[in-house]
Amino acid sequence: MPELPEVEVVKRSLKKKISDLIIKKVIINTDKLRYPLEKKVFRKILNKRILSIQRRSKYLFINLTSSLTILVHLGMTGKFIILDGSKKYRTSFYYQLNSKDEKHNHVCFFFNKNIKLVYNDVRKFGFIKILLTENLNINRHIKLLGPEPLSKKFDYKYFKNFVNKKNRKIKDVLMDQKFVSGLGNIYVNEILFSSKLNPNLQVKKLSLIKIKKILSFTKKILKKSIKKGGSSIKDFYDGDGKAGNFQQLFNVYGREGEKCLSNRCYSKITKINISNRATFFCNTCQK
DNA sequence: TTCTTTGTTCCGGA
DNA sequence: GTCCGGAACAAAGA
Repeated sequence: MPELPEVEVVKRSLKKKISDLIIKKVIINTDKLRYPLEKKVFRKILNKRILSIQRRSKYLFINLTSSLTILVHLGMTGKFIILDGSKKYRTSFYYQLNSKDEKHNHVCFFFNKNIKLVYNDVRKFGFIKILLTENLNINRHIKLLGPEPLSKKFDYKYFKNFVNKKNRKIKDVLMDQKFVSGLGNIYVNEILFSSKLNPNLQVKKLSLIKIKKILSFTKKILKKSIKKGGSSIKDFYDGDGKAGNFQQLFNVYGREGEKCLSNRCYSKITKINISNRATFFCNTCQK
């Protein structure tokens, strides 16, 4: 699932491949993703040039001339495929790609220089909206987002102040986009494992040391993941679907019943539900 | 047919 | 009014 690091990797590869291009044609193959796709609205972006591409949380902003922005959220399974002449690029390491997936190609942007950008999304939980750039910060998806986890704003003082007196579990709070934006279920599970903290811990009881651990592992894990995504992206050309040997290395996510990967720990990973999300942790290491 | 997946939103009880 | 937990919702594959 695309969380902050995956979206950052997608942003970087879009930046590299479609900056400065002009949108010449858009083909829409479905009525709606998460929200309706109106052909009338997409006509507004024709002949506009791509000025810049930004990421905020798990959202992408593709900023165009005439003060327009394409706002994209990849949902669970959204991905971009770039076709540059006969070459085909995926924008992230995260996905397998083969020919039967073509039925999920929902939107295709045609640029000058014979370059195409395809939005593919099996579950259709992602969305694409066309907005006025000046309205981005009042958009309902964007305006309530908490600080970026990699920013200086996400520090001890901010953390302590937010969790003060709250009766919530640490797992729930880290998933809360109003508290910190961009973390999803997978990374929160991994951050708590590295911090050796039980996902059920009440936030108001967290000591200074524990909060500092969470902060530092959050930043460390996100950075490492962005780096890995970025470094594996060069393997993805060629359209036969065999590209990408990247192995995901999760310590706990999806490993229920398997051995804990900590040194000399022989416990098995437990799966429980917190805030209606699958939660994986080691009962022995995470206290 | 039912269950699973996720981020977001909404609702009800305290 | 606020806080918090639980559930609904979207689509499709197993």
